Amino acid sequence: MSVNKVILVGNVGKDPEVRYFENDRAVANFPLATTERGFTTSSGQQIPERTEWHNLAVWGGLAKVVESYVKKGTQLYIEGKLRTRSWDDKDGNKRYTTEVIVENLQMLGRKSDNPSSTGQAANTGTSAAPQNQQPVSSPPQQSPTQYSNNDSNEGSPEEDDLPF
Amino acid sequence: MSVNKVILVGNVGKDPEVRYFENDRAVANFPLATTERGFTTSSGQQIPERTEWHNLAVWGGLAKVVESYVKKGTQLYIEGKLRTRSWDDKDGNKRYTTEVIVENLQMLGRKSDNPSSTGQAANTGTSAAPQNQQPVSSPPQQSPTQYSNNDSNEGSPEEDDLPF
Amino acid sequence: MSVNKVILVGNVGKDPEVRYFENDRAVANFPLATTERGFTTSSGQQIPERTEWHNLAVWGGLAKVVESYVKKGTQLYIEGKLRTRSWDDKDGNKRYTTEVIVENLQMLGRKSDNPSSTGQAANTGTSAAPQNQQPVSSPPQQSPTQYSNNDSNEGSPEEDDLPF
Amino acid sequence: MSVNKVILVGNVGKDPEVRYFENDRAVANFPLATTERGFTTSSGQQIPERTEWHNLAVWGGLAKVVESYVKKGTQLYIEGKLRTRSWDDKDGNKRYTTEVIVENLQMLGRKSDNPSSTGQAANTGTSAAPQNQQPVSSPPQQSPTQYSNNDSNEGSPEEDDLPF
DNA sequence: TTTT
DNA sequence: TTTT
Repeated sequence: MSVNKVILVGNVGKDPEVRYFENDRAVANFPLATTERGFTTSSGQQIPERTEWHNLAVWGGLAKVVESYVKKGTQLYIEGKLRTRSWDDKDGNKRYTTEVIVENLQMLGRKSDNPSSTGQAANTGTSAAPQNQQPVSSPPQQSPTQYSNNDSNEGSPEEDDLPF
Repeated sequence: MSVNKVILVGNVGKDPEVRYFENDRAVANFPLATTERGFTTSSGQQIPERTEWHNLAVWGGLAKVVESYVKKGTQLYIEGKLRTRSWDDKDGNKRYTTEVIVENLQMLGRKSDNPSSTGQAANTGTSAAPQNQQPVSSPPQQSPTQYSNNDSNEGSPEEDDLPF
Repeated sequence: MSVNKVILVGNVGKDPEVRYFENDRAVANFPLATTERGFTTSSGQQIPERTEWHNLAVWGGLAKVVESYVKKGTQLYIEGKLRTRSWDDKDGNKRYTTEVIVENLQMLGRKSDNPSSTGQAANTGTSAAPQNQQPVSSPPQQSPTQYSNNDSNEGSPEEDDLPF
Repeated sequence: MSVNKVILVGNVGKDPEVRYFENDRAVANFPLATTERGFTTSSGQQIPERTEWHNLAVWGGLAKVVESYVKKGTQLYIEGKLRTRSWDDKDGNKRYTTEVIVENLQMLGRKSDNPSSTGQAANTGTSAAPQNQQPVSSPPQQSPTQYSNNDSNEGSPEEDDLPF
């Protein structure tokens, strides 16, 4: 009945904060920046570049990957869903925060950018690609840059356990 | 350098509010609900269904389409980007609101669901479909269910003109 | 290191064919049509509407959902990945077929469009929606319109068991 | 009425071939590899890593960007749509080829990976990010790594002019 | 082969 | 505030 999907490619704004809860459950929180290029409208107006900051929350096993490999400046591809939480501020006002609950995460860039990597060169394959057809290839190995949360119980429910 | 993309399928929570500005520029604002099904975790915990509400903002020509065809209850597919705006509340606190700036919108459901439609019958093409291959077809016309904002100056810049 | 994602909203071209294998493993295959509207280029050229046909393959539990609820004409949202298979034709030429392996599927449209539905009424929640903010809602039950394959062993491996 | 969307992150398999047509219209064609990690099923079966090759076609201004900046090994994010073309082979059989018509393309990786770049460091921002809120930032510079085709007459129509 |  |  519904789809709630976010796809971001951007740079991590600061080192993730990772917190652990009962049952070894973890969350990593960090900001991710996406930047839209500036441009000139048809009417000649100059629109400057604009950076958007997204609050990411990464649960479970993925949080540990984040703890080990993601830091300020890292370029990431993430897939997730939107979640808005509410809380009461010191003045008794209802406040809202929108986060992206990350469900899939990829570290981008060449091997040499990922300290975690073995430094091996980027895969390009060597299979012949006859006349614009799709060869079915079989390649080498890969370093730890792809991760996914499919527990389906990530992110939401236990959030109520959290000291937000 | 960046990707900031949101894809939602959900139901409109109330009739859109459309506002017009100088130069016939328009915005439509309305809430869209997405609902995640409840489930039972592997440890037997019951997780209830959860509805997420998204604030949508639709600019330009798309806003007029929204004005004409979208209303409370309409099922929509939308594609857009995240935008967080800040403002100062009555207590002088900085407040943040996250919206989805809609760039592409599709009305879902059968014709009979869209009051706008003429209820006209359908179908075309008679090409054979041999062994799981993809024939290339060639068809007729279409009614108003697909719309896209590619002005590239939608949504952001003139936001500063707005009485938010 | 990689993302391979397809998102389609379209109509089912014919009733799915479902095949069962050992261990009660199932696949459903069917074509899905997406249609791009025709338009007129800036130079005045008329570009007609164009329909694209996609070969979908749905594995596992999702295949059974397809068997029960999806038929010719059904409007679907699907998420999946691209897969190109090769085979040798009668003339000894290598042939390629590209399919979309479905990982998530949603039936679109109102209840009345889904014969599977119980036609039951709806709605919940009474939370106020102050000034464009996102309330957090709390809900009931759901009918069979959302399904997902997260076995992670869907689609690919056992394909080798198949009589393609 | 329809959505036909592909999102890929992968590595370019060989240097793009760029062809020019009348009116300075260009296409770039090249293969992109995406790789799924291998895994072990719950029943203990070892599923090896698998690489999928996608045929990309990039039209118009984007093709020139590709010509200048994309080469074998480049890591790309692309967004596009599926297109299946048919042709008759030497034995008189109808053959089908599925391509991804690219509509948006991003070069990934650090500046230093993009020969086009000025070698400047990756942006991370320095704005404070109070209590998990979304600061509205104001950013630095950007190099030529984001490009989009929104002519809406890209890719399809003039394809008929082509010597495929 | 769908749907508009 | 939607929808199932």
